[in-house]
Amino acid sequence: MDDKDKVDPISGGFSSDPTWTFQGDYSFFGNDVRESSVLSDFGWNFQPQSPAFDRIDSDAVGTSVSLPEVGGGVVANDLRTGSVDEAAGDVSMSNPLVSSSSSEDRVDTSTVSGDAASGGKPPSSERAVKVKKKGPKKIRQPRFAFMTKSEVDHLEDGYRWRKYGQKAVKNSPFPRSYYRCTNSKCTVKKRVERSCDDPTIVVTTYEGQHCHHTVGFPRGLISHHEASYARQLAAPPSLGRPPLNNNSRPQFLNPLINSVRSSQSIPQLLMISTDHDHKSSQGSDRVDQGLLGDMVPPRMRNQ
DNA sequence: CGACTTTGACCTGCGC
DNA sequence: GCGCAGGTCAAAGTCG
Repeated sequence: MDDKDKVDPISGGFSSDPTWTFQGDYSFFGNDVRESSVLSDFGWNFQPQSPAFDRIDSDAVGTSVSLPEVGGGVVANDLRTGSVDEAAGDVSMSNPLVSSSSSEDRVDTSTVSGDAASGGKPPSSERAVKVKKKGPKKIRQPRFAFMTKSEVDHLEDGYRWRKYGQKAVKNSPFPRSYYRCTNSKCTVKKRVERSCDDPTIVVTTYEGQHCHHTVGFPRGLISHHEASYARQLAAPPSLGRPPLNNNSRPQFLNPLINSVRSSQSIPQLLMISTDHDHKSSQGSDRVDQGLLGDMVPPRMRNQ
């Protein structure tokens, strides 16, 4: 596909902002580039026939992103596999409008004391006598990742984060940091690590969606970029997706948008990717890829 | 003193 | 069942 067809992922091609660079393939599935190009840019596609898709889309008003399939052979990610537990028969979304389970709910709350942020882990004094309960299978919230070229590990995104862990990553000289939103009612987490291939690239993975406003940015200030983006994330009705209403926007993009707004040294967005089926990604090279391997298909990384 | 970071220990899932 | 690696907890330390 020609480079001229590449579209700014935020503005849909209506901005000349040079700081946005999306690297990847582009395959459009709609005639109206303005309405569909972003979805295509990210390899997202719709599968209206999927019950899981219908459920997520209809329940999580204004929150769901398309469920990525191998559209145009670009990104083979799938939010469903990260958020749907077949055994439990539930769909996990953290939208405050939606009653849902979450990754924090993976432990049977009827048997565990402690706050939600503890993940149900008992106090250390109780660990030794902990009786292992067979709860429902772990449910992971929808995740998305983006790569930015930045000297700063932890990009300001308008939310406040508390670091709760750091781990060395196998085959990577750079540690992975774990952050949790400081809002006690918010279960959003993010992981940050540098690419071992290119240390200048920061890979940030968000899990869940904020149930509150940003700290630094009044909610009402929606730029034309976001408005444009929101329009683009609304699928053509012909594909079975209800359009986003005027007041909704893709919340999963807020951190990214805010990051760009607030960063003094503007990071360069390299790529966005949504969650995908881990089972399908556990190839032999997965171990070497860290968050990249977790979230970003190898094909796109080499763009 | 509260908020936040650091860091070792522990828990859990998965592959072999 | 075992070992490994990722993820999380929580006490201790740091900072404003």
